[in-house]
Amino acid sequence: MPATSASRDQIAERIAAVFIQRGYEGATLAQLSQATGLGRASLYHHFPGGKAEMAADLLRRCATELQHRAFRHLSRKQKPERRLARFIDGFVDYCQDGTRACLIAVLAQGSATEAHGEAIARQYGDWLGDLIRTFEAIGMKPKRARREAERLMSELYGALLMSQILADPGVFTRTVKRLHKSWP
Amino acid sequence: MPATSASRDQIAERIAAVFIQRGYEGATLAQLSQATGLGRASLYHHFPGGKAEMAADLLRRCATELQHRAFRHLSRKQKPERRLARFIDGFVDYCQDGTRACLIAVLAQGSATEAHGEAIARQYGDWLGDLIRTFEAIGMKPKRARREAERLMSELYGALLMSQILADPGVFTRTVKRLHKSWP
DNA sequence: GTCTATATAATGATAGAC
DNA sequence: GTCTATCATTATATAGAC
Repeated sequence: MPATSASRDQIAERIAAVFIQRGYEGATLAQLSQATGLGRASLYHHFPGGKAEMAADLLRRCATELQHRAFRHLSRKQKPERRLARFIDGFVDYCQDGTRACLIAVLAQGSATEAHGEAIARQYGDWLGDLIRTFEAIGMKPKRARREAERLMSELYGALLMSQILADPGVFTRTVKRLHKSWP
Repeated sequence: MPATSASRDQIAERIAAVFIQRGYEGATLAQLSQATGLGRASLYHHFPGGKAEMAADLLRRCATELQHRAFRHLSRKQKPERRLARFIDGFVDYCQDGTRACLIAVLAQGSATEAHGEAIARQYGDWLGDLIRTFEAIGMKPKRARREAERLMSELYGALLMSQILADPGVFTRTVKRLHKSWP
């Protein structure tokens, strides 16, 4: 049933947009209803567990998307420099050139942390490990590779945050441009 | 009346802790009441405008604190490298070695953005300007100085976020250590 | 699968005693 | 300045018709 599936994806996407903009508790069912075009009761048909289930489902989708768009490229059999470039470009796609915050990072703050904080921490720990291995493949020693991996993640997420705060995507795009030149 | 003033600061501090942990809408009056030890009605004595006034007041306090602890040092008549070092150390104090998120950044996301987003953007624009001027004082051209300033802010806030997500302050402390070596 | 109507609980906020 | 009691509103969630 392709129509139903597509619709389901659209629903998830619109719900995600509200969660990103308003946060977990800031997102009310009334707003989610309006954003999706579905009545409140209909939302409970798709997500019997209510907001909690929406968040859990969206987190899974988001992690899958980020893995597929960005981190997946780190495990390819290519030159590590090329893997990093592809990873960065994938991340740029994921956050739409710095105009869209990362839902996982949003839900990692606030009270959703109690329910999903540990899983999110584990996920990012794994992803950081992928980056570290890539930097080691370039020839860096473990310590240096860890620092570089942490720096890359911090810069991407920091620039994303600064762009949002300053309401200026330029910070993010300039950061990406610079990061691309880091390993020539 | 020093006792009253001190108490007011304590109240603000405890309220801030709840806002930082739960976000603006995630922080309920019941939680704020428990955290401060005051009844809900008493909170309205101190903040007649309710949560909205709390947020506005806390944002002012927080901006003042960050200015005083960190950004103030950029305007001193010292070697720019030394100014930057003092700024970084001040920021480390401000976020308690990476264990405490920045309330301004927290409130810059979520629905508090509508009320304070513009003011926050202006404030960070000014602060970024302070950093840019400092880098120019080192001898960098405007473009380069801007990139370095953006990088510094992104790394600090990004590392703070990553530390929070990973529940590991080490990311932040290592980032700070590295940043200190950036302008020898 | 979507809707209307409704139940139930929690929220922000106020009045007024002390 | 703090409290108890209360209000009005809004929130999440459910029942049941279509």
